[in-house]
Parts: sequence; C-alpha cells; structure tokens
Amino acid sequence: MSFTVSFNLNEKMYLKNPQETEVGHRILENSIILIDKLGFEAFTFRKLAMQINTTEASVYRYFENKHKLLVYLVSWYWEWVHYLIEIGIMNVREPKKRLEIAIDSIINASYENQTISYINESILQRIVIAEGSKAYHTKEVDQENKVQLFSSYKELVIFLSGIILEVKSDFPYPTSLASNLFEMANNQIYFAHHLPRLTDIKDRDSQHSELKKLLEFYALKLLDVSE
Amino acid sequence: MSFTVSFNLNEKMYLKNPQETEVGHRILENSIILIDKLGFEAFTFRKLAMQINTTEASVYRYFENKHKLLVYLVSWYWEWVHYLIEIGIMNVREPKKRLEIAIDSIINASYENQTISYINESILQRIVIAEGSKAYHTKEVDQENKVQLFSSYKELVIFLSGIILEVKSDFPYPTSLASNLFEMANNQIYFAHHLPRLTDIKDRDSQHSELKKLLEFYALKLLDVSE
DNA sequence: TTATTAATGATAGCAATACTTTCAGTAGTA
DNA sequence: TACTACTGAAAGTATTGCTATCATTAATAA
Repeated sequence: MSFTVSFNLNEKMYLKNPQETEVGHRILENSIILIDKLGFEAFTFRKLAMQINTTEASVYRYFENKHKLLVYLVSWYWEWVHYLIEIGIMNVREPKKRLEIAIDSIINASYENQTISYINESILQRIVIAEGSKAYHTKEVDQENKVQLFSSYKELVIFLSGIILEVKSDFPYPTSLASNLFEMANNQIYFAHHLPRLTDIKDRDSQHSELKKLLEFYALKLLDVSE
Repeated sequence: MSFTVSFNLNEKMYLKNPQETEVGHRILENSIILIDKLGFEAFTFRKLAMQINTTEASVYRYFENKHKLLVYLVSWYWEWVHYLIEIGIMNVREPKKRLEIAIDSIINASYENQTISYINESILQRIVIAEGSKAYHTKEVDQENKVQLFSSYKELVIFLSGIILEVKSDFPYPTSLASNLFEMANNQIYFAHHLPRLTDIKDRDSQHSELKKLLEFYALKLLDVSE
C-alpha cells in the first residue's frame, strides 16, 4: 500500500507552486541540501540554479527571494510534524500518553520519513534546528504574519496546547508551554551539537532519547502527572 | 556617587576596541539604534558610517563585519545581565529568593540602565530579543565557539545553573533549565509582540510582570519549591 | 620644539549578491 | 494550427561587503 501526503501551504509563500512541476521539485530538494551545506547566509539562488542546471530567473519564478523559500521549507516541516502527531495519537485515548506521543513526534520527525521523494525530512530537520528561527526573526514579521505566513507553526502550537489541556484543563500557560517545547527541542539539539556547555544533553547517539526524557520531564512535571 | 561598569569582552570579537575611542563609542551607540530600526539584515556598515558621519573604512577598522558586531553587542548584553544578577543576589542567602532575583534581572535588564552613556540597554534588549539568536546560528559557530566568542553567554548560563542547583542540588537538568529560561524569556516577549498566538503573555503594559510569573512558575515548579 | 605614531577621512575600486527584463525555444493543449 | 505555459539564455542594474591607498590631523615622546 502506498499513499501520498501533501500539504496545502499558504500561496503567499511562493509565486508558482513548486510542488506542481519538475523544476519545482528540484528546487525544493536541492535547496534543502544546499542550505544545509552552505548555511542560509551563504546560500544564494544563483548557486542553487547552478546546482540544478537551471537559471536564476527560473528559481525567481517560484520564490520571491530566499527568505520566502525558507519560510516555505520551515512551514512544510511543521505541517509534517503536525501530521505525525495527528496519526500518532489517532487511536490513543489517555491524555498523558497522547502528550508523550506528541513529544516523541517532535523529536523523531527526521526518522519516519521518505513519503515525498523530493523532500529529505532528516536534512530538513537540521535546517529547521539551525535556521528555522530566522524565518520569523525579520523586520517584516508583522506584515508576513498578517498574510498568514506562519500559520503552519501557529496551528501546530495551538494543536499541542490542546493536548496539554487534555492532561490538565486548568493549566495556566498551555500555549507558552507548547511553543516552548518546540523551541526548546530545537535549541537543545543545536546546543548539544555546537555549544555543549548550554545543555545537559550530550552530543552522541542517545541524544534523541535524552532529549525525549528531558522534554517529558519538563512537561509532565509542570502538568503534575510525573509518576 | 558614581561608578563605571566596564566589561572585558573577548578580543577576537573586534579588531580595535570600540570602548577606547570616540568613534568606537559612536559605532556602538548608533549600531544599536540602526539595527533596531532597520533590522539586522538591512543594516550595513555603509549606512552606519553615514549615520555617524564617518566612512565605511573606519567602521571596518573596528569590526571585521556586521556579524562580529552583533556578537559583540549580544555579549555586552549578557555581561550586563550577569552583572545585574550578581549585584542583585549579593546579600541574599535564601536559594529560592536568589533564583527569583535572577529571573527578575533577566527580564528587567532593560530598565535598570544608563550606566554607560553610549549603550542604551533598553534598545539593546530589543535587539537581543529580535536578533540575538542569529549571533550563534551561523555556519561558523564551531570555529567561533572555539575562540570563545560565546563565553559571555555560556558563563551566564553556567552561573544561573549554579543558582538552580542551590535550590535543588539533585535537579537533573540545571544547564538546560538555565539556558531555556534565557531563551524562553526572549522568545515569549517576541511572540507577545509579533506572534501572539504562540504565547499566553499578552502584549501590553503588564507584559513583564506576566512573563516574570510565567518563568517563576516554570522554574519553581520544576524545582519542587512552588508554594 | 620637532619627530613619530595612531587614528581618521576621502576616494576608489572590485567581486558578489539580489534582483529584473527581454526574448527565443519548446512542449502540451484547444 | 494557434495558443499558452514554462523554461532557458543573456544582459543589465543597484546594492552589499570588503580592501587598498594616501592625505590629514591629533596626541605623544624625544
């Protein structure tokens, strides 16, 4: 059996839908690889065009600029995490268990992949960890937020805060806890890798399970359901 | 009575110490104003030079590039916060009280200011909130970390984790909690301002006291000392 | 006082970036 | 057969990021 997942990303992110053409697919696939390799600052549409044997002008027909492309990729990632959580908790009733599955999905979004051939989820996760916050740390946040460029992330946070409230309906900070769990997951992995003195997570194989324990400890303790 | 605070920032951040000359002071003062106004991406040394009636070449004599300048400003801020915490807890013995003062200092670093005429701490705080994470989210993190470009932040985190351990000596994640408190403080304020659906803090006058309650709730609950 | 040095200002220049425009070819569709 | 959608090719422009050179001025040391 095989089925296709596809996400409806806000049309304001792109000029022409990259999911609909072959050049579009090559742009998505290789921008992920190139951003990961060069870092977002050194990444340019010219370099991307050369890599995929097309021209700068062609790339500009899909995305206004590299910032919008980053917003697109990051949104794609959050849609993917959202989807993973949804199917993960689908048949689970117990609130605490549902929260644990959600946390697990945040961390393991890089593994359970290969649904869409031209998106490499595990490289994409690295990009989101390293560059993701740049998507909304710009002078244009407010305008971009107004046209819903960040709705994928916002809806995901709201979704998780709902799961949090299932565990403890009178918890005073469900939204902040939800956004913090996402931000913290990314930060702590980044720190473990690059600035180890800023975290208790060690940069080694068991990294992901350490992080999972840490996030669960936080969430469950705050919600009074640690055993 | 008056006294001067001055911080010894790692020499690798700059080419010529901006604290020692008048042009240096103007660079610091106006780069803070300009980055806040234009955002870090649109900020250039050329624009800065024009603003302070000097030349691009002069600015480049102080800082290799705008990234190093950002690292400098952010480090200055963390040194400032570190200093505020140190004097705040100086005569306080009770661990929980010390932690509360530390949290308070993180948030109010923008108020208790005006020690150094050419650094506006309250604008600087806005920059750190909006652009601070870009200082270490680059392809060069590892090299820059190796030459200790992030030691101000790292030492501050270690310092706070010490205070955390005073409250609960067997707490399993003191470093992660410390770094998360700093990151969360910045994020939640940013969200309140620009992406309100991502936080429970509202963007209004009482913002800082709401944030203080939130951070205290988190920290004290995790450390089993909430009343 | 004069010589020396440090810091700045002025000007120029250059490669790369971030785009935009125009036009021609090609493949699919009506 | 004509139309349109898409891509490729080429050229061009303003800005950015940075370096180099040289003259001027201010501070200091002999």
